[in-house]
Amino acid sequence: MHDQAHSLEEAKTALVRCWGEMAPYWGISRTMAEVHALLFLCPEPLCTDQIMAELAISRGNASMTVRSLLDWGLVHRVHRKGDRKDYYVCDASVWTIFENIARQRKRREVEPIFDTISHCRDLARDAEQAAEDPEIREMAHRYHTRLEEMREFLQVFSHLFESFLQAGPTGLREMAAMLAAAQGLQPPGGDQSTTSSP
Amino acid sequence: MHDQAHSLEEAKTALVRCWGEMAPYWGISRTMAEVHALLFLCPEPLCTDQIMAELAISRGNASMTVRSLLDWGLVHRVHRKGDRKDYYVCDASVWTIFENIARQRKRREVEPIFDTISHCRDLARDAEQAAEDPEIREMAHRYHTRLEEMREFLQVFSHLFESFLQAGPTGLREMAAMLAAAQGLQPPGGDQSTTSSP
DNA sequence: GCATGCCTTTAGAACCTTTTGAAAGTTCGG
DNA sequence: CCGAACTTTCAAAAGGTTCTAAAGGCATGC
Repeated sequence: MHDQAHSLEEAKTALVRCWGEMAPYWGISRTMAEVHALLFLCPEPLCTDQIMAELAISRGNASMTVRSLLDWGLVHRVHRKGDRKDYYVCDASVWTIFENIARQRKRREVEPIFDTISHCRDLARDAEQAAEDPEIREMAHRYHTRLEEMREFLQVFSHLFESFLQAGPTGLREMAAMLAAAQGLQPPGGDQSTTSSP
Repeated sequence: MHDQAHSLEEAKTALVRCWGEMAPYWGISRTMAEVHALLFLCPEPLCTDQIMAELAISRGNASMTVRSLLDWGLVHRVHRKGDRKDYYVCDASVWTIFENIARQRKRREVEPIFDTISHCRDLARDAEQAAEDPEIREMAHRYHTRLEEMREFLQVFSHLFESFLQAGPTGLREMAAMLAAAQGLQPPGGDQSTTSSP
């Protein structure tokens, strides 16, 4: 009779585990991802004790993890009348989740690297202009070129990224369709689809 | 007299360090990133001993790391006549580097998660259709909806991603320009740029 | 005020990843 | 074949991160 309930439980467990395994790649801790997955599936807010029980983790860990998720803006606190416990919910919209993660990763990962590369490029450019020794000048030029290419690439990428986020979920779908269509028509040459490699 | 040489050295060190610090976020080890940065800047192939010396790492570490980079396709082996050492170069094209990393991350991170989510969604859908108990049915429906949304999002994202990679570096630049232009015109409402928050 | 329930902090334990140094393996010239 | 020059592998150690359990803090209700 409760086969379906069992299936759901299985689905939940699978998602939690999957999310957790992918977490390191996303720069967040496994437990954070697991709590997030749990809250993503549970329709109603969960309290600390429920999270502890479901994931078999300690109170301290649950507390720290939930705090991180709050900091990321991926989870919100909910109060219930006549109950002193704090309850937590996850934003149900996939887009909102994505936007949050994407913006923060951009800020934490892309921007610092961009600044450093710009700085390095400036050093190379200055060295190139000031150099008297032709050998040093040549090397400085090479550094300058490579770093400038990389900087420009990141810049373009960044702009593209920003366009996405501003487009919203519907815009994203439209974009995907548009680009797919454009790509079907674009290549004026011969080899567009039959690019068979040996 | 060698101030410029010093500046270059500084630029190299800064980039190596920056690359290395960002590495964990990118799912590769710090040393791998450092070796890659080093090879990216050095115009000519480097051998194991040079890498060891520049980064102050052990031979074993250098060997393993270079192998990983070869596996990722980010670095190539080069032989020199009359020299039995192996030398290594990094691809100079920023685009090629990006394409390599992007494809592999997609394969390793996005695709497994996509499959798992699809599987979870199927479980939820089946449970929804088979459920007799209305309460279970409702819960199954919720699971189904959320998982389907997530799956669809990943699908769109994946296609978009594929479009990018196929567009190549020039295409990417064009795309960025196009989207920026489209966004400048798009909003039919009033509040597009002056979105001031309290 | 005091007791209770809940959240947060913290020091140490457990765990996992990375690095090392040395030994084994491979390839080449003589 | 032998010895030299390199590369690869592997077990042990170092290092870093995450988790737990226990103590501390803060608000609430009696």
